Amino acid sequence: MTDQSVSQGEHRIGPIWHTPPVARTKPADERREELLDAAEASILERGITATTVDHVTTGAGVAKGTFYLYFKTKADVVAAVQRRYNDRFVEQLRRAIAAAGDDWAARLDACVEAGLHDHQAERRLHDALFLHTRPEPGPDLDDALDDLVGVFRDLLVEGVAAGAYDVADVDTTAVLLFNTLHGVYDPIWLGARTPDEPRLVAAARTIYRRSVGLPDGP
Amino acid sequence: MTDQSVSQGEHRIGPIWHTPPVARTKPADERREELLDAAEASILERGITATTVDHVTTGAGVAKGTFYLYFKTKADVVAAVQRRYNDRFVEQLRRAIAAAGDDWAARLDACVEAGLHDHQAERRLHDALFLHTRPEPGPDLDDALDDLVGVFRDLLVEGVAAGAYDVADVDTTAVLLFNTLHGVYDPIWLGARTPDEPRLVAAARTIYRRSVGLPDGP
Amino acid sequence: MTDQSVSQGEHRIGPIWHTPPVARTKPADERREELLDAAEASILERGITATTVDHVTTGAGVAKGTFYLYFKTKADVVAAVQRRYNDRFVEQLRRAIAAAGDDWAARLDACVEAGLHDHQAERRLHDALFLHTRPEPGPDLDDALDDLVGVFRDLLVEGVAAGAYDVADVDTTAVLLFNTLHGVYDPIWLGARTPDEPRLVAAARTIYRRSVGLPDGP
Amino acid sequence: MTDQSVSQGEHRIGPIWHTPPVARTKPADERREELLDAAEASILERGITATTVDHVTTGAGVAKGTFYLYFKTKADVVAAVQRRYNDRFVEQLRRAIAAAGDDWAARLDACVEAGLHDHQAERRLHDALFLHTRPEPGPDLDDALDDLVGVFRDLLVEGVAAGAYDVADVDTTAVLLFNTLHGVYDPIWLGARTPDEPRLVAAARTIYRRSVGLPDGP
DNA sequence: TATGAATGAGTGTTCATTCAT
DNA sequence: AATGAATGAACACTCATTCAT
Repeated sequence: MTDQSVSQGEHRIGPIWHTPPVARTKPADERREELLDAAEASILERGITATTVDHVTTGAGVAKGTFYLYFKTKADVVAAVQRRYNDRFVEQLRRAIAAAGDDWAARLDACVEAGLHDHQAERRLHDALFLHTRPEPGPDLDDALDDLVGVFRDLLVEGVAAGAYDVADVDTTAVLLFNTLHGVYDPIWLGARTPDEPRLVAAARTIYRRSVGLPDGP
Repeated sequence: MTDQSVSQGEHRIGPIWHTPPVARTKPADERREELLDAAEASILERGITATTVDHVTTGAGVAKGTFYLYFKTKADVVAAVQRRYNDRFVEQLRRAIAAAGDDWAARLDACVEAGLHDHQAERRLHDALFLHTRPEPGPDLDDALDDLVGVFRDLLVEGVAAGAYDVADVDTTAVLLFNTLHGVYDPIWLGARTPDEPRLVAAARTIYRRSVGLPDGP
Repeated sequence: MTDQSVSQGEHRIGPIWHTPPVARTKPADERREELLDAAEASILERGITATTVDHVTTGAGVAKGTFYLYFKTKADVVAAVQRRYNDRFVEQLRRAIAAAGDDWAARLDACVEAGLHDHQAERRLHDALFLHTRPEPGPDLDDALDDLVGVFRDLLVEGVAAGAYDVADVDTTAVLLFNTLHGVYDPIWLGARTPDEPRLVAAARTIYRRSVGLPDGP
Repeated sequence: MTDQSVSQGEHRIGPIWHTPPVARTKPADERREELLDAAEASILERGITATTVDHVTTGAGVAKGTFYLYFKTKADVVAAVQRRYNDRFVEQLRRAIAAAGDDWAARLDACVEAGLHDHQAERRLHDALFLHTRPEPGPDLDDALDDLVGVFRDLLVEGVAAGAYDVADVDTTAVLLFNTLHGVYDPIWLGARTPDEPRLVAAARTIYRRSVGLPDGP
């Protein structure tokens, strides 16, 4: 920050840059996104509680006050980061299901894989965001996050309607099966012994398939 | 407050009380337990982050400094409360399984019921402890909490050995199925639409049974 | 907001409006007055300290930067508002005295009434301006405000010259009697027990009359 | 605070004081009073708004946190300082009246003198406290300050009862005459031309005496 | 003339932890 | 063992002011 430590002894008058000190103003969307990125990076690095507004602004290369031009409070950015993560994930899940074609077993498998096959960074972000030092959930967040379960519920509803799945209580089962994957990497439960991804995928696939009345099959 | 104004003028030698001035000192275990209780109550009421050492000592009726005679840091008590909760839960789970007798389906059901049928207060404590504003997990905590999954893993191992369950990867499945229940009440995912307990139990029972290759039926 | 997205592809040269794009610029006096009005309104509503430059510019419907085209600092507007209030009051006092005709007792009474019979809003503004959270007075302000006492001093001087009033030290008495009325509504001194106006007028009239050697009588 | 600038070059290990670093704990009353003194001094020097909690604690030679052991907020100390000032003043006024004996004219004069004859510092404190940047009055403050007018009202009531004073509306007159003195030194009204004390006393005495129907005379 | 994004110093308040008694 | 006064680093948020456009 104060690393511009001008090497003493150099005789100078006036400003040191010959290039202008950077464009002062940016499209609002871009600025907001940069702040969001910085917040996400900091949360990933230190967790929500340990992240300070200063970390965010420094990371985004803006002054402190700028933060409050785009977010009302610290809790506000955190919620925005969560929402953004969630939206990305929902999209990913939707795409995975669509890519699986018409095979109902394959669609189910796709959910499992999409749920477990996160990049390392994504997964750590997920944990930081939803497992560690999480702020009280607000109504705003609730709606956004419900989508996630909703995607899975929709799949079950369609599968049942198509006669492919055998599920009595779709709503509740969706919640439970979603839960099976969510937080599975949470270090608090697994310590150092996190099962590796292939095993997790295999075991989860079995649970999912059997739970909707499909055979384990290939 | 500082009214120790001893009535002046009265001539006296030696202490004035014939009964000891109250047992200022208590068995260490008792004190520790009281602090733990106070911490638990406060966490239940306001969550981990919002709980201060002051809340704990006030709740336990001791001076602030006393806290540090029994715990090294705030994080230390929190971990202790978590451990205590976990131990209670493990015990409860073990008892439920034992009470189910030799019926492997009943044993599985017992796990589901024990996992979901918490008292309201217990459940809120669970959420406060493990879902909201949770501190970074330490190695110490890991071991303790692993027990919980361990109980379930043991059941699967035995069931498989007895030829009653059909599970390929016991370790991983234990983690996943445990996960299915844990956090299912988490308001962040469900908002106001938490399914009621009977439906949860029914749906979870189906998932559990099917996942180990048992039929739904009672 | 940043939707100035000019429809691309349309080929055009030169400006598109034939009517000027709204009078962006106003007579300086008008703008200044609008800012002053906005400042006054905000001060009336929240007091000086709580009033921000943002409140003023928003109230005046201009951008923040515009403020600094008309005033050097926040303290500057506040002083201007004070000066404006003062000028209005001086004028009012002068008119009241003039309207009282040649009767020296009536003239004195007129001062009392003018001093106490403010509209509710005016009085609240007065208090906000001169009683609550007032900034340090500057030399600039002093001169302007001195007028107010000056009006009253002039009356005394003339009254004494005419042999109607009996006052030894006119200058000092003017300050004191002015003071008698000023701030009399100040809630800090009166709490909820502010005397009602008729009683205040009656009592103040008596003080004023007796102080210059006139009888109470009408 | 960081004035322990150890003269560099002196070779030393360990602490620098041979006398213990000052008693860490003090009687609560004393500490509170010291904080109050520091707050008063800072208010006197810079005014209420410009006074920071840091100024207060530095002035009292304690850490920032200590402040909040004795006062709930900054507004709280300010109110306490005001109350303390007020109490001192009320006491002073009471004593002055009592010292005047049975002479009703002398008692009135005593009020005038007590009201005007402040030490320079006291007067500046009064202004800082009650004239500049004053916080919103609370019910707590109201009561305390009402005492001041109350003292004067009591005098009028007794004087009227004794047949010495001729005042129709005692309550209102008390407020007005109190007001005549309060704030008379306010620089906002007088600029550099503050009348000197002897003249103020003389003129005010005349106003007071005449207002209660007494002759000017010695 | 007018704009409004950007700045960054400033401040009240909290709270885990220490330590002299 | 027990106390509780004292500490001080940390942090979210505000707002007057600037300046490139």
